[in-house]
Amino acid sequence: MNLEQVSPYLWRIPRDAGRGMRVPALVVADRALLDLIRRDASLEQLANGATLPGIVRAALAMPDIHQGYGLPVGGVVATDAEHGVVSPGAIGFDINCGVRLLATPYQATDVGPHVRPLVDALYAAVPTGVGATGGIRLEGPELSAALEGGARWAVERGWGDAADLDRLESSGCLPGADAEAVSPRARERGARQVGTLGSGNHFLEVQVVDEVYDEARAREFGLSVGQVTVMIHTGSRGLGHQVCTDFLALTGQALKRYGIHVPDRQLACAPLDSPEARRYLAAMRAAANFAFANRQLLAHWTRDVFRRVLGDGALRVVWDVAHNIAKEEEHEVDGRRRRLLVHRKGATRAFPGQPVLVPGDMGRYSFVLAGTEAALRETFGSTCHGAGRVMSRTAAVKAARGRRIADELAAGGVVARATGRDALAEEMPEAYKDVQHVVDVVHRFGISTRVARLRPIGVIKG
DNA sequence: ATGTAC
Repeated sequence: MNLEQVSPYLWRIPRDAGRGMRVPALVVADRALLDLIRRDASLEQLANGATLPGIVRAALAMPDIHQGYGLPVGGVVATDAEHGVVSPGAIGFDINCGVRLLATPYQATDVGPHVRPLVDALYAAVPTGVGATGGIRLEGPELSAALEGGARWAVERGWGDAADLDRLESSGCLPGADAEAVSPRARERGARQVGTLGSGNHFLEVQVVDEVYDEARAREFGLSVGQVTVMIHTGSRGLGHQVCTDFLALTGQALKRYGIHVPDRQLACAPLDSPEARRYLAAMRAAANFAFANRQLLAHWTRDVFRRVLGDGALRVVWDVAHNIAKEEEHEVDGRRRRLLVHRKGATRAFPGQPVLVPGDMGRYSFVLAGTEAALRETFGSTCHGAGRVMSRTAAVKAARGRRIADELAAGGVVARATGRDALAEEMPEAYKDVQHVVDVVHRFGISTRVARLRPIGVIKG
């Protein structure tokens, strides 16, 4: 792939009309990360993203980019809200996979002796693993209410406080969701999965703030060194997966009808003024709300567990972000305000001052950042979402053979429990890039700034 | 990510 260096942290794939690119592609990275990025097909996938009709300015990649389905994970594609398209593959299977951070009133020294009981109680309270059910069963109209109400639906039924909603991206409810657009099959898959963690990179972690980079911002977010936090990483489970599957098929069939050519069927899309696009967006928003409700329930049960194990201290929501979503937003492009549909697939919204939550791996760190004006100029108000893998799941399992990852984590001060036989091996720290490196790049490039670093002490996985 | 093959 032909790459030009634009600045120390920005690289360009020039527009190539021969391969159908309508705009160039831009990659935020340093040389070392770029070497890792070039090992998979993510840059070809990014160039494919630049062919989407109505794409504005450039197809963008964050430094944690890696190969995905259609568009790479870590990709940001903005299309014109009137003349552009929506592409389910540019959002991902796990619609509104995202992260919520809770701040506790406890210090590491308060929690230290209680980490094992805390992790055991969290593991008992939160259903984990692929296919996990047993949160709450939602029938007919009640499931529809959750799909259209998101976190607000959960709060109205007593799972959390109204004040939580002020601390969630989009207040935990995307308008324009329509439960009728979600297929019966997707509903069936979701009916018993609200209030479950799932598997893969999803986790619930007890952490300690081990470094603060920006005192003023940390204080504003309610974070200080030594404080215990809880991070919840999960999404829309089988329901969102089925919504993506359904609409990949539908948009795939519609390509010919609308005269759209994409270089990869996995980038199937539909014009924003088409019935297919309207229906997908209504279903995507419903799946996103399901994920917001899911994180609200897990936060509520986390509070129950902390109350039982540690006492009455209140757990406050710091923030909740979506990592896989498309949002209609207004941005300035070439000096003109334009309404765009911003697809973020493994990327975090980073509007000025907004908290950004970046999970790393379970042995090292996660980060809290703040969004910036530079992000609005450079990346449609977006930044990275995580570390990104360096090892495939199978490679990680192979590398972990004969080792006891739980013991290794314990030796590093992390109590871990997981459901799947290979869950800890697949997710072991060395299977991931160093999130600190990724965060350094977005900080130096300026699209978000470091606020605090969080070190895990307890983790539950699927 | 995912009832890891409807």
